[in-house]
Amino acid sequence: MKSKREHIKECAAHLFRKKGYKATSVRDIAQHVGMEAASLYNHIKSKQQILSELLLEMAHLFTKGMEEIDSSSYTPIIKLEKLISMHVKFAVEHTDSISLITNEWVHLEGNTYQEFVDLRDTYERKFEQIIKDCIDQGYFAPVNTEIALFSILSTLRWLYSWYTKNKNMNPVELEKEFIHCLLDGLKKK
Amino acid sequence: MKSKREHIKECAAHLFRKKGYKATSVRDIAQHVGMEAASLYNHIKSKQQILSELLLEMAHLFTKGMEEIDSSSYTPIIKLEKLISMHVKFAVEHTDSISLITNEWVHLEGNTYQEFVDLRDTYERKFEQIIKDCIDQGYFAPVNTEIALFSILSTLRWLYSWYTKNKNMNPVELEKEFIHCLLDGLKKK
DNA sequence: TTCTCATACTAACAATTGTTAGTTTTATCC
DNA sequence: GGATAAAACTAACAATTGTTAGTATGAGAA
Repeated sequence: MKSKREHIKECAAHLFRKKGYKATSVRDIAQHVGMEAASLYNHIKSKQQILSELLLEMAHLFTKGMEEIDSSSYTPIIKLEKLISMHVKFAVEHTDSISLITNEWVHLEGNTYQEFVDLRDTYERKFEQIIKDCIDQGYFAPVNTEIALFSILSTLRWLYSWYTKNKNMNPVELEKEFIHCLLDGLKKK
Repeated sequence: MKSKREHIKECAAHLFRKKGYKATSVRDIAQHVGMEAASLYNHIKSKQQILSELLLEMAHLFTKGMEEIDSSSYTPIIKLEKLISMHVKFAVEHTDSISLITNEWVHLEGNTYQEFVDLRDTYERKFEQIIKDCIDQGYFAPVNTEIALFSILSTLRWLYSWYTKNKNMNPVELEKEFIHCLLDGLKKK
């Protein structure tokens, strides 16, 4: 059974995504939950707390996933495929919260802001290292790793928005196409 | 000589980018311009007007660029390269305004919202057609064009953020690497 | 100088914001 | 049934929001 607190967070995530954190009022959230604004405060500490929990939960999901994949003994190219697969999975399962990662983290305050940024930086650095490994071990051409990383990540970060428009698409099929597009490239060999 | 109105719009663009439209107050903008909030209204009609002008100007720039490239007689693959080149150019020249295209268009109101969305949709459809042409004429493998489009566009849309961190990079070099990354793919042939 | 007009200012407005205090309702357990 | 506690409510708060009205300032034209 879903707790009321959970329900509030889900409603908030949905609104934060649609209108942005700042444009979403506490009364907006309350209305969608089905109660008065003041009543929310029996379940949460502040509006800011909702945002920070949503964001840090997602950040930790990604961090955990990265650690599992990175510490495995797969080849770097299989690791990349598993990372892409993870992003597709999260985009499908947590469409609302995941959108906040791209857009709304700027509205985090205090320690939470730093914590989030640190988690993200660590994640990106590990991702980049895997790309470097692909080059070193001869799987990839010697591209600029920063640009390759950036190109892959920005595509993956916007997956959720694209998936929203194309819910009919099978996630497994989606994943295959993405891996192909991002790694093999478009041109004929 | 830059008009004061221009200066206000530039300051606003910068703040909208950093904190978001909703989180940027008119008093914020005024302070950065160097006047009182009320004085802004001698130059602009409303805060919303600033946003809509910034966004529509960029949208029309892209539309115009697309029309020129699309109506040319280049091969579709050269057209793609020219489009990428245009995105790089705009990201370098209009780093602030261009960021609003990705994030802040949701805060447009009334007609302007529709107008913006229509311009963007038309742009995307033309972009997709060029990718289709690449496939039809045998330059590209028969990938899912929607996914290819999405992958290219989300990378290009986030170019500005990446460029901000890497201002030292030569735009021409940047462009080459991007074209290579996006079209040729990462894997060795 | 004097008139004019663009542009700056101060002061205030109504609306909305996140949040708190205090009170009533609802459900649970003895 | 009566006690207890969680969770809803009403009402209000101080702060901030975009914007307007009315006024002062200062440069250029007459």
